[in-house]
Amino acid sequence: MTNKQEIASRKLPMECVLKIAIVEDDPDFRSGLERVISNESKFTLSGSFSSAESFLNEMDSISPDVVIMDINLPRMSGSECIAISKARNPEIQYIMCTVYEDEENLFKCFRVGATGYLLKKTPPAAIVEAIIDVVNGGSPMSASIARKVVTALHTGNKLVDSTVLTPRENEIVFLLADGFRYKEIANKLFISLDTVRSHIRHIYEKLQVNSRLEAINKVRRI
Amino acid sequence: MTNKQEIASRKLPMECVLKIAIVEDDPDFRSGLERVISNESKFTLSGSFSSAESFLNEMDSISPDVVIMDINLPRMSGSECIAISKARNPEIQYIMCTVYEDEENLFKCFRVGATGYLLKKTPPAAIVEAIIDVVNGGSPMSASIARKVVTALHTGNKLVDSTVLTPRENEIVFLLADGFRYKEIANKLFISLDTVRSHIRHIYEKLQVNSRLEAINKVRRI
DNA sequence: TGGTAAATAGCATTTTGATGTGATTTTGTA
DNA sequence: TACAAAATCACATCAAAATGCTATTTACCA
Repeated sequence: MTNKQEIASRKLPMECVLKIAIVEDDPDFRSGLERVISNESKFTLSGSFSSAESFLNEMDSISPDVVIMDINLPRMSGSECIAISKARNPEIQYIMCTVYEDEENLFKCFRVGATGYLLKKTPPAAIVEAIIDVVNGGSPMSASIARKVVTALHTGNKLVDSTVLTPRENEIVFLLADGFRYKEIANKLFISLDTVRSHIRHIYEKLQVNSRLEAINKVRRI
Repeated sequence: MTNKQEIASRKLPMECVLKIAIVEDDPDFRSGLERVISNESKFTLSGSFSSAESFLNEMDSISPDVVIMDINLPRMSGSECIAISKARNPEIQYIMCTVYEDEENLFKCFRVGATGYLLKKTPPAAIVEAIIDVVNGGSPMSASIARKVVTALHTGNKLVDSTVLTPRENEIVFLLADGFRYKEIANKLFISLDTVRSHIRHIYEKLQVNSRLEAINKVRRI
């Protein structure tokens, strides 16, 4: 929760005009964001991009303090973009602004280093608050997002949707996630290598993936 | 972040007067909380306790909607209390209200099923907001708490020692963790397949592993 | 009782990954 | 300037994973 009083009491230093960048491919939404940022005297809009690549090209020269980032961008996704840019400059703070509420996107973004996560329905005033929150050491999240994060901490690192995979398949996914080879899994479960393959084939079909890592990422919450 | 507009738009049903309970051993702070709750027309103070045990004795009869819970209670801690009461009635929502900001307490509370986590310096108005946030599907947290949670999600995936791998190697590890094939990584980074292999070879040497999953598991905490 | 899902297994093929042994270019810095 | 580290690329090889097709035995259930 962004505790407004708390924020108000921690004033930003006078000299600090925050440099904000936007990465958003929808022209309407982007121009809306631009207006919100430009209207705030404590913000400077230092860049507005319609793709991850164009942001990555410019990020070193504009060096923004905070970036408002969409997830669904052409070619390279927002989370991939953060993964790359965070490695290059970990000082920059990223606030996701997206329609996606699913756990996969959510945790992927936080894993790669996003600090905030807002849904696109967030009103302008709250976006401004979120930016201030981030530079003051907070992590602004839409209410439902915060709940998902907390719920994940509660339910832990367990498999999602245990109805999708059979008990045996779940077992094998755990072993896959631990990095065991097919051969090792076969030995552990006292079944043949081909049976392991067969199970994994079914798992991939059900999860609509075609590699071990994709399967794990579908199934691992945090 | 508690998105105020969002909350305002999701009105509570008319018939819903929330039953609130307080578990707090400091008499001054408890009476302060009692006043805050009682002053709100949409809340009913259905119980105020100075120990976990007394709350556990009464919880079934008063069946509160939301409980404001201290951590540092005599004998039984707030987190232990939640662990017990959650098993008995998972419907009840718990908001921690404490001076503790350390990760151990923080994650323990969320693990046992607390939904919100406020610091004691939180002003009354924000406490009222937090209660409404919780029943509307949010997870109110003080700004610094939210940041700690998000940072844990992030550093859970961070390199054990960021000096070990070069920026480029870091980039590639992230992409490996996302499940991209070498070919895809090469395309994304505009380098050749053999260069990707070369980087991964170095990464494996540095991390002392010999598969993608081992490398990822070395690098991911949560 | 007939059908369906799960668990088991085999065989063949193609793709991807891991590893060895080189080399060149760039960049930062002692 | 010369050295070291980082980033780039090539070729080769073997191991492992992914995929396609097929088949048998349980076990449950409508």
